[in-house]
Amino acid sequence: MSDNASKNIVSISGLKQACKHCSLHDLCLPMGVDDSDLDALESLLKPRRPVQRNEHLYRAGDRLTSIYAVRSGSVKTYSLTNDGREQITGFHLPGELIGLDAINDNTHPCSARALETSSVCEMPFDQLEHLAMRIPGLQHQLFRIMSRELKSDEQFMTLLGKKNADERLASFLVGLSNRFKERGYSATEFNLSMSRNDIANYLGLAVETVSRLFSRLQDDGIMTVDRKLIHITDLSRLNQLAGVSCDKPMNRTG
Amino acid sequence: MSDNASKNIVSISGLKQACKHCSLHDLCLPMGVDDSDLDALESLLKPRRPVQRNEHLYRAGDRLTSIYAVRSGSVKTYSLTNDGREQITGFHLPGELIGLDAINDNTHPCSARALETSSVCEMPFDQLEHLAMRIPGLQHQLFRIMSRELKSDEQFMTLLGKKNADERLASFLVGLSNRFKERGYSATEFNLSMSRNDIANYLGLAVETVSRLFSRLQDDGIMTVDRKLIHITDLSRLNQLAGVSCDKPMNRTG
DNA sequence: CGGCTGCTTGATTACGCTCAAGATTAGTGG
DNA sequence: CCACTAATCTTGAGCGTAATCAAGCAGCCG
Repeated sequence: MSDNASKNIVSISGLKQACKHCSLHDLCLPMGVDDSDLDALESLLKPRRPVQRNEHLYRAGDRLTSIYAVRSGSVKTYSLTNDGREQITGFHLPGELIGLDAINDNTHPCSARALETSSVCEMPFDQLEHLAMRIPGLQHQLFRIMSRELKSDEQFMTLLGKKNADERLASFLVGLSNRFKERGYSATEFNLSMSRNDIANYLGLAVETVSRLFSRLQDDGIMTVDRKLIHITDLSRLNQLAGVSCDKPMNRTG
Repeated sequence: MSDNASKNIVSISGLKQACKHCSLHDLCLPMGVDDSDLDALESLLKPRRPVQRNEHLYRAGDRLTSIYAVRSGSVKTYSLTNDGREQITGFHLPGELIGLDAINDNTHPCSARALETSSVCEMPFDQLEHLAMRIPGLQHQLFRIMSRELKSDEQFMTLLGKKNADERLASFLVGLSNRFKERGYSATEFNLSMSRNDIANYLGLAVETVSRLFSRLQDDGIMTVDRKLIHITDLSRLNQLAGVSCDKPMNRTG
């Protein structure tokens, strides 16, 4: 098989990304980058890679080589406490970048593993940084994405520091709802790709508490819960319970 | 008074910064930037400005114009919960940058106010970003600083999500101790510039709890506390209590 | 079908919050 | 400089929320 032929296979199999035509364009790194510059960005992408459920993208302690954009599916990032327990630091949906916390000392402080079969775009960070020197829109977008993450981390601190269990779960669900909506999915009906355990871990609660809260939300007629499938029937009341969303800047209605 | 004369006054009064000779060089933005490029960085700095205790650098909702580096003193950043209570998102010591969370939508999500008489270096962000296009070391250092903040936010999530009251306060004090040490101050004797209330707020605890914990740390012979003055007499035991520091990557001894 | 993991529900406990009062410090003005 | 007030901090008592412990249930896969 010639080199050309093998290149074609990569192309035919659809593994070569085209940011230009990606539906996540406006949520992801290319946002704000001129179309004329997108070719350069695409050229540094490694062939897209399917990731199996529970497979790691990287582990805490690994050297930073690439950062990743989730393209489909979902990914959780987590670190370990000194006594060996897991602390989940985020759930990541399509269009979101992961690994940026590793730039500081070139080492991943967290592990990242897929919650379900997923697909990610891998970008070698040194090349990306190099390219950002040439493309103003790309540098700015990187700053923006990191800044947004800082902001949502701050909101999450408020969740953990000030909210009670009910408000935490409500905030979490409202946040997911908003993020699904942004991605063109239903804001009121969606599947949770993470376990109750993961949710509890993330929100700083016990599994039992989360389970009880789901039951109560259902009893109160705010949503129906069928295993992983959530159907929010009274989003405004959920919003009210949440106080304010944890993941997204909310319309100042509260 | 001629223009020249007024310029001299600025110079004479020492308000014009020289990153090159600043003792915070290695902790702050200039780190990793070539000496030859420092002039350009210095040239965009606004004249250094003293900030009085309780004075705001900016308020939540303000448009982003500049980011700030703390030069002396200390600054707290905070946002308001939807029911009007304050949530402190960070305490900032000399060499630390604040305002980076505003890049995303050009608006400060948090307010920043001085905890004591302080001094800050103000950098117009658009000019800084522009300069970062020309100076690779500057772009990289900005990425690094934001990345480091992401990482410490993640560690803080673990503090709020997994640690009990004792561990939170111990982690907080160990974190401060490490940061003072980095800045050339004593790691075991320092003044808290923030109130008990601020500490409690930041750590997601009640003031009364923090007060009781300080008393207990003293009773246990780990430190002496005289109002704001802390003297750590058994740092290793404090480290042990903390589990792991919240602000700094720790030596893997715990 | 059996074993396993994940989820739910109940009973009890405990950690930290709230309420309350007093003590110490800081700030202000005569 | 001291008196007065306000703010901050400390300590105690009681309570409430969510954790822990325990058991049973449901879904999943070999």
